[in-house]
Formats: sequence, structure tokens, C-alpha cells
Amino acid sequence: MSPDPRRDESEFLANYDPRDYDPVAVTVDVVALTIRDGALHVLLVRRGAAPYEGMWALPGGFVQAGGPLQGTGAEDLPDAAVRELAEETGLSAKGGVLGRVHLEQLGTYGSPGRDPRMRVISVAHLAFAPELPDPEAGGDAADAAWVPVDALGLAESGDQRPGTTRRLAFDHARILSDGLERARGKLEYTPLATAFCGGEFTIPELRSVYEAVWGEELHAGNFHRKVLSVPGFVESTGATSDRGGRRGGPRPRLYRAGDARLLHPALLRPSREEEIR
Amino acid sequence: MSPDPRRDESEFLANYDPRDYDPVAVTVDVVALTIRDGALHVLLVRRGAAPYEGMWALPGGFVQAGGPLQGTGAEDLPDAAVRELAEETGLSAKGGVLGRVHLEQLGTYGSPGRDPRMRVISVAHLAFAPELPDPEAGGDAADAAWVPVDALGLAESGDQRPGTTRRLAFDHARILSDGLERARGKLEYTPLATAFCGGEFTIPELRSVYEAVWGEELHAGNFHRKVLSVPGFVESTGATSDRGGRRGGPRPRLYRAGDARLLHPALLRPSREEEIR
DNA sequence: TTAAGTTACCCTCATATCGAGATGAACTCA
DNA sequence: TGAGTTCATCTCGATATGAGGGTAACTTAA
Repeated sequence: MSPDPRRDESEFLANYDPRDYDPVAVTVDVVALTIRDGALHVLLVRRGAAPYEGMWALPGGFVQAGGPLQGTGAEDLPDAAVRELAEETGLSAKGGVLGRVHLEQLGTYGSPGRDPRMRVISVAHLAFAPELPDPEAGGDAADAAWVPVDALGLAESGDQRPGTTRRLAFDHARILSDGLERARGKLEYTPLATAFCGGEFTIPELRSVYEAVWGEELHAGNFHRKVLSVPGFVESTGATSDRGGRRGGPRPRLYRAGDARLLHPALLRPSREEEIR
Repeated sequence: MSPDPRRDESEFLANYDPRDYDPVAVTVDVVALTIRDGALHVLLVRRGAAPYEGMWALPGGFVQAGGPLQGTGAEDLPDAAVRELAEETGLSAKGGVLGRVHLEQLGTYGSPGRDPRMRVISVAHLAFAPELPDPEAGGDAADAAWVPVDALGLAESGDQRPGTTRRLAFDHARILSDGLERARGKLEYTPLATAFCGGEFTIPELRSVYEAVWGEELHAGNFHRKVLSVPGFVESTGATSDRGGRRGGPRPRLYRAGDARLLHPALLRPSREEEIR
């Protein structure tokens, strides 16, 4: 449903007054993930003003609603997410490095009191990015950086005990936790792990993505067999990496992402057994 | 992030003026699904006013923001969804029949122009309900009914061609389509099919839920073996149904939902093969 | 009462997938 | 040069799945 259905459109616009409605602000926040040095990192910005001044937070900001006529300036939610990413980190938007990221909606967080100033509904997004340059603070951010997820002391997936996740502003620890759990699941049944790699990658590199996101080591032989057996996951480039592994070994072959949208059968993570109940 | 971080809280409240912001309305819509006569049904209401007057739409409405101080009246998003369900259908809220429904957030729809009157951000929810009585129209709804999903002529999952889904107001056909796909997926790896059944059910009844939601027949013997072999999916009550099947057969045993939150291994739907690319 | 048809529940069997381990060759580093 | 590491592939047993069969319990129609 929608605003007062007892008025039709023209009547509505003639009588429109924002004060008729409880004021609500809509923002987008982004959980942007990447792999650096074999570890999962999340993009954070340091808040430049109260509340939570000086604390780290997810990048995000207002959705440009475009006024009652929804003319120039109105933007869709994914566009707002990309714009905020670009503004607060200095990374160039579409066409640049941000053109290669996977972006999807994560969920919407709107509990009363989640922002002490007013009612704020935040539409959180999840982004998977290949290795990107260090961000430069911009917009409302006093600082911006890729932060190792392990360094945040987040509660484990599904574990929402209070007190264990206090280091991010607002409810962003919860949003990040949900984003991580979504990412872990997405790697199981979609080929999105390739979004963390560049255009070409090796099977061991792809495996390191899974190991970083899932936080556990995988059987190299079985992973190799599995990736190559799932239709459309990766396709060979015919080329070989110009160097072997850092500590020895033969030169791995190069692959690029295939055309599958779902992995069948899925790559199930071993630790799933513990989460069943 | 949040509204203008250059002001702290007290300063913000002293200077607060709704006109400082582009007006945005936040609503909740609900895709409520149930099984009736072996067919999947969705709860729809008929709009009583323009725009889309007389058309069917998903039940939903405004989120009570609670004003700038977020005092009494501010409600969380799931609470708003339950309230709208109750208001527009006459079904009693928590404690009544609605107390037994599963409710989860589906996604947020905020494209400019999705509501011709103003910028409306809708947080869609998905509800799984056991068989409920016929709704009574209330609130802004001129009518309310459980409608067979097959009768809506929706596009198949993933198929978003324009022109095939024109019979619901706003972008509700798209929201319903997304909700159906979510429901189909959830039945694979969660025990939520039991949410469509009452407190006690038989394996054939549970199978009919899967068949109704997935839209395909399942192998009765393999389904039976599978359900009983997945730990925590169902547990026996020891009792037996008081009648056999409608067209004969022995009396099936009764079960209730187990304590598992995830099904392992999952029940994969056969048709999944076609959706991979 | 009888016969025919339907269904729950259990079973078998071939195939597919998975976890764990082993092997050999290629490569790095000391 | 030698030791250690890693890629790529293979084997083997355990498990899961799809397809089909069989028996007994039950309904409906004759």
C-alpha cells in the first residue's frame, strides 16, 4: 500500500505538506568486502561528528529522494549505494574500479532508536570487490580504510550476544555480521567468489578466497576437483601463471569466471554442520 | 551513516525541521503465503482509492515513525508488517492465528516512480502461514482474499519480461515474484515448510506443501526417506492420523516440526538444473 | 460383500558426490 | 644441490540421490 489512498494523485500533490507525515530518513549503508593479503577486509569510514564521533562505521548516507515531484536528483537504491561508496572513499564510480564490484541488497534496518537523532531506515547493501587501492576519505568521512574483519572482534555468525560487538557506530556491527553471513552463504551456491578475484585467477587463488571468507582451510585436491567439475563456474584461459606459489610449487593454470549464475552442485562449507540447530 | 553528522544530537533536535529533507515515505508490504486445497495462495487486498483503484495489491501500509523524538508509536519493521496484516484482513495479531506465522524480511523496493504520488520506500516482508480463515477487509482495503498464485499469470521465476505481470498495483507483481522465488529456495534448506502446516502433520501433507510451492510432483518414497533422515526436520508424535488418504491408503503417522533451523543435507528441487544459467 | 484402485511405508540398486589420503612433477629458497 | 612447498591428479570408502518394486492398509464403487 501507499500514502493515504483516499486522495488521488493531483489532489495529493496540491495538498502535499511534509508535516503531515512523521519524518523518516532513508539511508543506504554498504558492507564492502575484499581480500587483502589472504584476509577478508571490510571498508570502513571514521565518523567526523557526533553521534559516535571518531568511531568507525560503514560507508553510507542519504538517499536522494528528489522531492515530491521525483524529478532530477531522485536515485535508485543501488545507485545511491555506489555513489556513497565513491564519495566517501575517493574510488571512482561506474567505469572505474567500482564498475567491477558485485552489489546486492543485504537488508533493511529500521528499529526505533537505532539512530539517536531521528527515525532512520537504512537499506544495507553488500559489495564484493577485487583488490582495490586504499580509499581516500571524502564527504562526511574523517578517514577511510580497508580493515581486516578479524580485527573487529565480531561475534561469530548467528551469535548475537550483546557486548561482543561494540566497536562500530550505530547497529553497524550487526549489519556487518549479517553481511558476512550472507557472503559466506553466497559463496556456497553462486560463483561470486570470482568477484573477489581479478579478471584472471588460479584455482589456488580462488581457494584462498573461500578460505578467507569462510575462515577455515579447505582440502586443496578436493576443491580443485570440485571447481572444475561444476559446469560454468570457471573456464580455462589456456595460459599459465608466470610464477609458482610463494613458497614453491609448479605454476598454476589461469582461469576466468564462467557463465553460470548458480553452482550445481553447491560447494558446501564443512562447518555448516555446527549451525544446523 | 546518518543525517548531517556535523550536528550533534541536542543541536540537531533544536534545529529540526522536516522541510530540511526531501520527503520520503516508508511502508511495509507483506507477501503472505498459505496452502489451500493443495494450491499456493497469496493474501491480496483490493485498493479502495486511486492510484490503481480497484486493483489487487499486497497488504501493507505506513510505518509509524513516532515523530522526531521516537516516543510512543514508533514501531519496528516486523511489528508494522504484523499490524498491517491484522488491520487489512481482520485476522487477529499476536496470540491469535497470526502468532503462528513465520515472518521474515524479503527486500526493499525504492525505485523512483514506483508510486506516482511521492517517493515511497517499501520494505517487503514474506510470511508463511498455515491454513487461515478468509480475511475480512479493513483499514484502507475495499476487499481482501486468499488468491491462488497460479491465477495471477505471473512470470516464471527469474523471468521478468514486461507485459506478463500486469495485474497487481504498483510493482507488487515483482515483489510477489521475488517472494515466491525466496519461498521456493527457503523450502530447500530450512524446515519452514512446516510453517504451512498446523501443529501436527503427516509426511504426505508436508510433501503436498513442497509440491504446491515448487509446482512439481515429488517422488513419494524418496521424499519420505529424505524427510525422516534429515536430523531435526520432523519428530514423531507417536500418533496416527484418524483417516487414510482421500482416495484410500493406510493411515499416515503424525509428526510435528523438529528443532533444526537448517536442513542438512538440503532437499534440492529437481527443476533447479534449468535455472543454473 | 467383493473387487479395484490408491496410498503409506519400506526396500533395493545403480549412480553421483564427497572427504580423506597418496603420488609425482614443478617450483622456491636456503 | 637438497629440502620443503605446492599444483594437479588419482584412488578408495562412505554417503546421498533418483528410480523403481513390494506389501499392507485403506477408500470407493459395484
